Amino acid sequence: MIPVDTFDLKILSALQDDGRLTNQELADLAGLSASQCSRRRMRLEEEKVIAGYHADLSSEALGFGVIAFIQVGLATHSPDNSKRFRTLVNRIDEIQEAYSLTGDADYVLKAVLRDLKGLSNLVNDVLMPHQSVAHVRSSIVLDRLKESSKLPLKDLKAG
Amino acid sequence: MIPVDTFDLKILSALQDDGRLTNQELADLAGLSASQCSRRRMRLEEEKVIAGYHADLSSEALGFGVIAFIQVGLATHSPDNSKRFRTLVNRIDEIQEAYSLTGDADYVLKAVLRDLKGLSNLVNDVLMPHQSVAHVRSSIVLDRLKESSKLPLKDLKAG
DNA sequence: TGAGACGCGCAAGGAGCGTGCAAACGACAC
DNA sequence: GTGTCGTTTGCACGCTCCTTGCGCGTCTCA
Repeated sequence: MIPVDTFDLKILSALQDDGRLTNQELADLAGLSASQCSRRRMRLEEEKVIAGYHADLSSEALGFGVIAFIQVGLATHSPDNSKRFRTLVNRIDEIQEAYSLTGDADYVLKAVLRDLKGLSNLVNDVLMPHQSVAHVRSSIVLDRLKESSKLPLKDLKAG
Repeated sequence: MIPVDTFDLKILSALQDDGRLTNQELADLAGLSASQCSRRRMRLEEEKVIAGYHADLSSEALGFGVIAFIQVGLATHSPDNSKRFRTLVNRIDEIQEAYSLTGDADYVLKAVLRDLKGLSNLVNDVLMPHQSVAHVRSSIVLDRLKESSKLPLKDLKAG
């Protein structure tokens, strides 16, 4: 865990909201000079506290109409089989997130697709037939209440 | 759905990977001049195809050790009760994503927490006692295979 | 008390940004 | 074929923004 003070937290929080903030804008928000913000930002990038910057694209504007959560059970739990499944998941760009979980299913995937045909294709033609997979259950997202990847920095005390 | 050509797709794809790319770098990647990339980027921002830019922070480096998926069933399905629940969800920064789904549960939440105590607090002291909530089941993430919010732009034909 | 380390703001040189402008291109009508 | 209009492009220029060097103030510890 990397030491981070109140200034860093302000900078991180601001960049989480707007990743293209100017050093001067950052300076105004954090109560520092622009040069100092530049230096701190560079340090946070080098330490990989800031992992990267990404544009957030509108799925609606680009015609991705379906989001689905897919629960997957593996055929066997051998290391080889897990590895096969992970390779498969990595290859599929429609899968944005993939986790192994405690509880019923072995894995949960979150996928973004143009339409239900795309989901059907993913589930029935790609996942189901794969040798590593035993069963699949998908749930379609009806409504998005919230969708971000912001960390709750306010939970942090400056260290 | 907004018209987007091959140049736009290259720009969007590049900015999805690195949101702080320079117009000149964008120009090299897309095969255009820097000024033209600037103009196109501004257009895409105005049209809200680009919804924003965000720094991606390392949860490990910042000491967030627990990710959990929480399935929630509402007490009743009245509009009032849904609204109460949505307000609750919006207030809680630890909840990054929240969706209503087809299938068993009414809602799925994804939460990021410092430790299991934080999860226990969220589930037992915040969600469970809330009047809108009937039952809660949480699954802890054991492993992250993939975690991004990149759209599969290669699925798109330039229009 | 003094020396070293650290973090700060300022200033300057260089890089990047966006607007104006004229040329190139494509579509369409005649 | 040819003329016209609208769109898109690259280039140039003025302006903003970025980063690095420098000197100053503060804190720590011997």
